[in-house]
Formats: sequence, structure tokens, C-alpha cells
Amino acid sequence: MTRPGRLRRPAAVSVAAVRIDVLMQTAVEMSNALLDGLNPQQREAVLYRGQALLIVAGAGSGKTSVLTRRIAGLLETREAYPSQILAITFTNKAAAEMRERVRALVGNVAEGMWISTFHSACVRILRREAEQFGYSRNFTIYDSGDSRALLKRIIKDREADVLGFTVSSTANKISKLKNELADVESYARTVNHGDPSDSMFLEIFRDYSRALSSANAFDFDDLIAQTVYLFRAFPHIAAMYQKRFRHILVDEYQDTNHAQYALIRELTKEPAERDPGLISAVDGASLTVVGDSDQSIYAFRGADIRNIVEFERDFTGAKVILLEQNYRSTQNILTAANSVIANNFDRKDKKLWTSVGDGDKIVGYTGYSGHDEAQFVADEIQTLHEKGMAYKDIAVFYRTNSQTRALEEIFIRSALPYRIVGGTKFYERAEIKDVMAYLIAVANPADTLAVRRILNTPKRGIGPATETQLANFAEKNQMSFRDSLRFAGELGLGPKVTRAISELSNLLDEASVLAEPPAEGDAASDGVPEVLGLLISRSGYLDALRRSQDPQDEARAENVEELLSVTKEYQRNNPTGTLIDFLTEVSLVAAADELDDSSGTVSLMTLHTAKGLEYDAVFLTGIEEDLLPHRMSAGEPGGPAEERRLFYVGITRARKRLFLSLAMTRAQYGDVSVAMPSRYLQEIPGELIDWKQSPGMATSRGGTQPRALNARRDGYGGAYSVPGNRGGSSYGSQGGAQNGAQKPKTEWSNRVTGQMRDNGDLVLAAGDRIRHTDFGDGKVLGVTGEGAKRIAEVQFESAGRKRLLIKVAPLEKLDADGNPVSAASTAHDAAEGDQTDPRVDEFEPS
DNA sequence: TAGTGGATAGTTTTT
DNA sequence: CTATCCACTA
Repeated sequence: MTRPGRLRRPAAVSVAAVRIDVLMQTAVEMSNALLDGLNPQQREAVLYRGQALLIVAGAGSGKTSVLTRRIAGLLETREAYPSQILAITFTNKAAAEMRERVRALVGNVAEGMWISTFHSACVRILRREAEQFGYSRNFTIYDSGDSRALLKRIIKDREADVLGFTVSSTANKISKLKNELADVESYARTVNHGDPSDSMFLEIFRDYSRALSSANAFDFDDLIAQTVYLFRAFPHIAAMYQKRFRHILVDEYQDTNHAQYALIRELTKEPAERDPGLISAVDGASLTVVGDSDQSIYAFRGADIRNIVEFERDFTGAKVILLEQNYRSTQNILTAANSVIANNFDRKDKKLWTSVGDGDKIVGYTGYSGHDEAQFVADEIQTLHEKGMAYKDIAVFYRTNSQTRALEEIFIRSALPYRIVGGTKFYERAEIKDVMAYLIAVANPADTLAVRRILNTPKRGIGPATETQLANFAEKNQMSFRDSLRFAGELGLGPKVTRAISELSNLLDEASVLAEPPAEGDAASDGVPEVLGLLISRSGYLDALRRSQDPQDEARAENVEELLSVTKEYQRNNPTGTLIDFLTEVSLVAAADELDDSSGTVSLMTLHTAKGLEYDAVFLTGIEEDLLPHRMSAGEPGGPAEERRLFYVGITRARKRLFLSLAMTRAQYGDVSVAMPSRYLQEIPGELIDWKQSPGMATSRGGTQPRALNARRDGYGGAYSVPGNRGGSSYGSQGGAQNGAQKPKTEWSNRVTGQMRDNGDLVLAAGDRIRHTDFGDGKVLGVTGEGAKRIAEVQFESAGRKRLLIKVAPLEKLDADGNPVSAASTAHDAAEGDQTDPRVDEFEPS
């Protein structure tokens, strides 16, 4: 498909003429394919043409649809070439989805568009222009872990810890400054030099910036800020991009920070007149932003809600379109969401509505403990699944990552397939970071942090003393730390150490030869996997893991091999991708990017990660004071309001079913504390919630009438205290099990990730009687599955029917008299000792 | 230099 | 509770 010549630049005059002409055809051409099924507001959002457009898109109002059709429309009417479009999304996954949907609408024309996250777009620009400002294009990207490692060294070197500097506080402060586009010089001007703590921070900030630039590296925040600096310092470079991108679209605009805002401003500026061929000035690019201030949940990270609130004032003549009709959820869910968010003052009133009807009621549940709550979630999921809902359409959300423990444990026992999205990410594991450091040392030898990391990993007898000597040598001779390795012989070290250093240095050299991109015309190399393979085998890293006695190292070795297959997969998909390209991609993956829709598992994630996703059934867990309005948010201005938005985001992820759960007591840091229902629960109209067990019921176990939660705040205040045992710390230290008769549960083995209980040899058949630690006695109805995945379906006398993964469930087989068959035959007793003492069932009314 | 054991400190959300 | 740090010993 060739493009019409008439659209070609340079004369802007003629472009303007064409635009009108195109616009007239637009409505006609687009009405068929692209406007189908849109409501009037959506249609307007697709069709509007002007310099600035704000689409205020409530949750589930079809904004992705609008955005993709808007882009497709620009392409279809030939108002823009693909290369003139820049679309910014929040995650790579969203970017991929958007590209896919545009492709579905207009075909392969979509190829040349830039659809990416802020960070990827900036990396792309920075790599292209790096040489202009003292970096080289193979710079590496420091993730927050790398930044912290660097700061740790600096704080230690400066002995700043005695002044109360911690890594995390310093990292946060630097990040904040960078998000405000402050650099060392500008910050220095505002500093009170009389204050020792102030000037110390300045020194740290300066050291940190120097270290980054001498390592030829950027941290996350730099990627944005440095791009802005680049544009400001080099107007001709800015002009290039300003002329190139004619249409800029930004999704999730409410979560942009100041630096990102400034970047958008730079990109939409009228290009400075530089091009002699141009008769008159080119307009600034047209800007479309989509967002919802009610879903702003990243203020803690510098997101500035004013960017969207003041958009109209900011871009004069901006058009605002409001999308309120929701295509995702039932009315009950929306009413709950509306009533919660209405409690945030200073917001523009906006009410989501739908035409699909009320739907099911929201289900509420109050557990006695976090594990009870988790059991409720697992049971409900099982029921949903039996009624035909696929696991992949179900999600469980929580506020903090630590809440996954109880959920995971119960899910494993219940044989529920689940997946944790985010959390400790694959690429954050120590062994992966080690191996990545090898790759970085090859791709960017200036990155001293990476070189230091691998220097003695695996152990080669190079200790801190040797490392310091190398560093001194490097400094004295004005060379990089990497290069100092080449001169190991001149340091007068022992022969063993000298040889170890030289071998490492040679290995890196060899690898970098291998990493060279293939010469012009050569068949594509399979460079990245080859380089990685060489590094992990010759360095001895993989062997060291395999030889290790530590059982966890086996899993680590597997992870390293997994990374090797990741590189192979990467190279298959990107035959011309270089090592640096691979490293970039890895640095910029977000939690939600790991989601795989076809996985067939329940998804567990934090509320933050959940933004932008949707599921048929959603479980919001831990709706408690100090957890949902999180304790840490109380002090911050705007904190509680942001927490409410977080709750709102969670509610609006649900299509059909919404479950709200909480616990009366929650185990945290080893001891148990009392939890109160979240204030936000009362903001939902009582008639929308069907309490299976309300906070009122949960205290008075005997089964009184459900007490409406929403009735009165003080209604449950006093009822919440846990009987007995408020005495404090003696609790955990006594080893717990004998306290089992008391209500709050004692403790559970939290060994989910480590070795599990293992009933591997336990044979069960239909008709057998068993005793379960939590559910009491029951009868086996049937056994399905093979080997380690054998699942028993058990009818318990009082706890109902459950599915249990035999291998790991805390159960014993009983003989005809109701006694455990034999302690020895069930492996877990012998293996685990005190953790598995049978306890009184915490869930049962006693 | 490596490995161990005891003490201690930190506990929100993440591109 | 857990992860990390530090000091001490082999």
C-alpha cells in the first residue's frame, strides 16, 4: 500500500489544506468500521481533531477502544503516517495490546508507530542521542536494587549512616528530586550549607550522580529526566522529534509525574525554526491524554494529579470529553464504587453507570484470621470454578505483598492453580542479577557496579582487600575498574588470585568478541544465548550452584537455565537484537507484563498491579484499618484519599462478581494483632453486600443474626477485642500449639516456599477416613490426579466438602477406631516436628 | 579468604 | 518473623 504523495512534507501550508480535505472525508470513511458500536461520547473522542484533547475515562468506559480507534482513524484517513504517532502506555503489556488492536483494525500499516511506555520511549531516544552528551549508546539501566546497592556503598564510604541516613530514605529523596527535574547543581543552590545533614545529602547526591555517569548508566528516573535535559540543551534534536511526532497520545495521564509532564510539553512544542526548506513554522503535535483522577494511585512515587486536573488551564483551547458509561461491571459493583469514591472531596463528580443490570450482590466475609479469610477465598473460587468460571478469569487482590503468605498456603493445600503477579520478580533474584551482571560487564565495561558484583561470584578467592587494591590501581592510573583487571600481574598479589583475575578478564574479553553484532550481510547471529552460555559455564557459576550442598541452589541453577532459555526465546523473536537490546528489555519489564492470559491460573496481585486489568470475579482481601487505609498513609497529606482510590480501583476491576473479605486478627511479623474493619466498608450501601459472615457475626460465634456492618461505627468497635491473651509477647515465644484451645490461632509454618510437608507416600482411596488439622475428621469421596498432584475430595463432618492436594495437606489417615493409622507412615510428622502438631481447629465453633 | 553464628534492624504501594 | 550485617574462627 503506497502512501499518497500529496501528504509528503515539506510545505506546511499545503498540509493545512490537506487536513481540512481529509477531515471532511473522515466522518464518512470512519463511520463504518471504526465507529461501530460506540456511544456518542466515545464517537466524539475518536473523531475530534484539535491541538489538545482530554478524555476523562471512568473505569471500564472503553477507553482502550477509543484510543485504538482514534489511532486507527488517523492512519486510515491518511492524516498521519504510522511513524508520526507516539502512544504512551503504562506497561509494556498495555502497549502490546494496543498495537495488536490497532493492527486488527488497519492491518500491518501499524508497524512504524511508537507505542511504548515512557521509559522505553526515552531509552530509545537516549540511545540514539547518547553521544551528544557524554554517554555512549551502550549505557546500562540501573533498577532500584542497583541504585540502592550503589547508595549503600556511598553512604558507607561517607559514614553518613551516623547522621541517620538510610539507603531507602536517600533513594526516595533522590528519586523525588529527579522527578521534579532537579539535578545536583540546581539542588545545591537551595541547600542550607550550615546544616550538616543537608550538605551531607548533597555530597551523597553528587557522588551518586558521578558514579552513575562514570558507569555509563542511568537509573529509572534519569531515563525521563535526562531526555528532558537533552531536549532543552539541544533544540535541534528536540526539533527533530517535535516534527516527527504529529500525534501524541498518553494513557493513564493521572499517573504522570512532573518530569513526564515536562517531556510531553517538550514534545508538543512548536519546533524551533531550523529547517531552511520549511516555509513556515510547523504546529506543535496534537496531544490526546486519557485518564481518570479517581484512579490516581501513584502519588507516593511522584505522580502529580494536577497534571490532569489542570489540563484545561494548561493547554488552552483543550477539549474535554467525559466517558461515564461503563461496559465492564454490573450496576451493583458500580454503585458500590461510586459511593466509595464520592467520599473524596475536591473531585469532579462523575458517576459510572451501565445498562447491563444489577447483577449479583457483593459477597462479604469476615474471617477469624488471615488463614480463615484465605480459606473462604479458596472455597469461593472452587465454587465459581465448579459453576464454570475459568481460573484465569478470577483474581485476588491485596494491599501488601506480605498478605500472599496465607493465601498461598491455603491455595497450595486446596490444589488451586494460582499465580502471583509481581512480588519478587524473576529478574530480581540474586542468581539472575549475578548472571545479568556478567552480561552487563560485557556490554558496558564502564559499569563498575556490575564488574564488582561478579568479581568474586562464584567464589574465586578474590576478597575485599584485593578489590580495594584493584580500585586504587584503577584510580591511580586513570582507568576503569574493568581495565584494572588486565593488570593483575602488576599488583604483587598471590599467584592464585592473580590467575583468577586474569581468567575472569580474559573471559569477559572473549565474550565481548562473541557479542559483536554480525558483520553486514552475515546471517543473523544467535549472539545473546551464546554469550550467556559461555559466561555461565566458563565462569564456573552454574557448576558452583549445581555442586552446592544448599538445596535452594538447585532451584537457583534452574533459574539460571531458565534465563538461558529466555535469551534464546528473545533471539528467536528479535533476530537482530543485540546484547544491549536484551538488557534494556529486561530492565523495563513491569509486574503486569508477566501476566499470561492463557495461563489457566488464578491471579494474585497487589491493588497497584491490578490497575488497568479486569476479571470476571475479583476478591479484595484484607479490607481492614491499617491495611487498606494503610498505616503508613495516615500521616501523609492526601494519604487516606489515595487509599480510597486504591479501593475504588480494586472494586472497578470486577466484571460480574465482587468479594470483599477481611479478618479479625492478622498475623504480622510473628505475632498476632487485632484488626478492625476498614472505614471504607461503611461507605458501601449495606443492601449491596450479602455478608456470609459479617464483622458482627464473627465475634459472637454462636450464630446470631447478621449484624449490618454499615449500621453504626461504634456498633462493632468494642466487639472486636479478642478473648484472652492480650497480654502480649509471651504468646509467640511459647511455641503456641498448646494454646490451641484459644480463639486466635497461634502460628503456621510459613514454609510455603521452602520445603513443604510431604505426604508423598500416603495412599488414600474413596471411603477412607482422615483427620485434617484445620477441618477435623472427614471421609474421602474420591481421589483424582497422578503422583504428586493427587487430589482427594473429602467430605468433612463439619467443614463441608473440600479438595485437598494430598501431598501437602496437613492430614492423617484414620483407622476404624478413629485413631491415626501410624505416625511413621505419614512422612510429615517425622520431617517437620513441632509445626505440625494437631491443633484445635481455629475455624470451628468450639 | 571463607564460612559460620549471633545480633540487629526493618517492615507500602513500583515504572 | 526474616533478611542482612558484622565479627570471629578455621
